[in-house]
Amino acid sequence: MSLYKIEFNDFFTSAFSVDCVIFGYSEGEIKALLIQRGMEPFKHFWAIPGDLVYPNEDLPDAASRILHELTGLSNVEMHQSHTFGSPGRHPQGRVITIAYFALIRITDFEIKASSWAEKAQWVSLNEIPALAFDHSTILSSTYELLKQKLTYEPICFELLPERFTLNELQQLYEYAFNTIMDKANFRKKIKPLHLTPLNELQINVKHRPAKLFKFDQPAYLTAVQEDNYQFKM
Amino acid sequence: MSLYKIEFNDFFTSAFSVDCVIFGYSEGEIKALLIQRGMEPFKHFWAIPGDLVYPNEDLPDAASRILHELTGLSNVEMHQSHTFGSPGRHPQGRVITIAYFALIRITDFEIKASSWAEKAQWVSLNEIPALAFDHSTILSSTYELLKQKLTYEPICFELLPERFTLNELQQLYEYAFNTIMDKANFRKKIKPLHLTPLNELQINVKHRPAKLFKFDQPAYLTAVQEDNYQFKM
DNA sequence: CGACTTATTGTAAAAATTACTATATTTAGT
DNA sequence: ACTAAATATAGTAATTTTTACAATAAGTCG
Repeated sequence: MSLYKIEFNDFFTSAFSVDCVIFGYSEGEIKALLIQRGMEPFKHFWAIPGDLVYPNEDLPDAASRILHELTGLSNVEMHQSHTFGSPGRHPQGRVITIAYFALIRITDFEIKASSWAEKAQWVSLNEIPALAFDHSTILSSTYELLKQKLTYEPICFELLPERFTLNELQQLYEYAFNTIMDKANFRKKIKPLHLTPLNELQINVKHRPAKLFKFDQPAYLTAVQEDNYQFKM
Repeated sequence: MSLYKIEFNDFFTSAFSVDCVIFGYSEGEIKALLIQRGMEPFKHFWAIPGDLVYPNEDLPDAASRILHELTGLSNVEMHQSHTFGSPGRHPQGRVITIAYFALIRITDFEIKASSWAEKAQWVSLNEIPALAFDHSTILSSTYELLKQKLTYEPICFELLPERFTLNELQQLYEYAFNTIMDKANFRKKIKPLHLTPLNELQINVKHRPAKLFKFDQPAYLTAVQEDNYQFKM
């Protein structure tokens, strides 16, 4: 601290931003939506989409606005992750950032870089380059949170296509937890999710096609209430 | 937003604070450490100990400093909870607050109000009065987080005295989850925690005294590693 | 058609959970 | 010192869940 007494107004010299960690899943891998910065600092670096929050703007509103401005995405429901506030994390001043995260179906949305984002694209978690600011830390700690949530909330369906095979579901878990699971036992474990079987089969596979299922969230939620059931993978 | 284009420096007009939600346990109840404010705004209101963060101060440092200034507590390891940032939450400007929380053994610390705190005292969660700012929301959402953590992390021992009976442990869970549990089965459930039995008994009870136990965290951690065990209450 | 591949179902052993029961140990009162 | 009351602690058997593995069904491809 300075040697002089700090006045009340001296505190009002900081800014804050939101960073939107958007996860998707395709080709058997979890991916994050990144942008390439077209602006200093860290110009041309890849980064998590994020920006400064207006002084009179609420945080969830800011997250939606900024995600839309940079990537074209809208109607994405985000949840708060963690807040990062090291004094040195932003080279141009004291900027605290609140990380938000969301899971979306990659194919349901069209990504379009705009505003000061030069590019916007999905990057596999195995291929993340060096990121701007402390975004590597933000991304990895938010991914840990995602994995935690996968164990006790049925949020995997936000990543999978609306209609999926049981094997696809299993592969998502195997990827996230880095394990292999027994097919038959996996199916018993997800019984309480009441997945609805459809009268449709996989196509374009060169073996017996699997049946497609969907997740009926409303039915699941009422079942949870009645049976006092707690999902646990 | 304003009709005029906002300049970069216009963003640097906000402040942020930390609020320290400290939980303790005594007389069979979980309690929170609150202060009475001796300063406007919300003068004389009860509040979670918290204050503005210096413009060049790291968040965990600020949390420790502020907790110490207001309540006399030091060496309390805090973890981040949630961030609250509605534009109207502070009457004197835009102030984002990052909530931190910790569990401590009430009897291990001496509470002493100082700085602008008129009083500092433990308040049972059943008897929380109206709080300053949005502190009621902060407290209840952080208590939810605590309950969540109690189910999958052995943090109950941070609340109990170092030496405790198995019944005391069970009563803490029964309080938090608002259930009653079977004594014999509870003991089986906590077997993997490897609680160390001591050669000491309860005193001043008017019935057969129970044996005292302690939690050997280092031994637990290595056992977790070796057995790949995941605690789950 | 027949070999091959994968989906799906089934089964039995093992482990964990649950609901009780039984026994032991101490305090307090007579 | 004995007894009743209260609580601690340990045990047991039925039930449920998990696990490992086997068997069958249903498509594709040549």
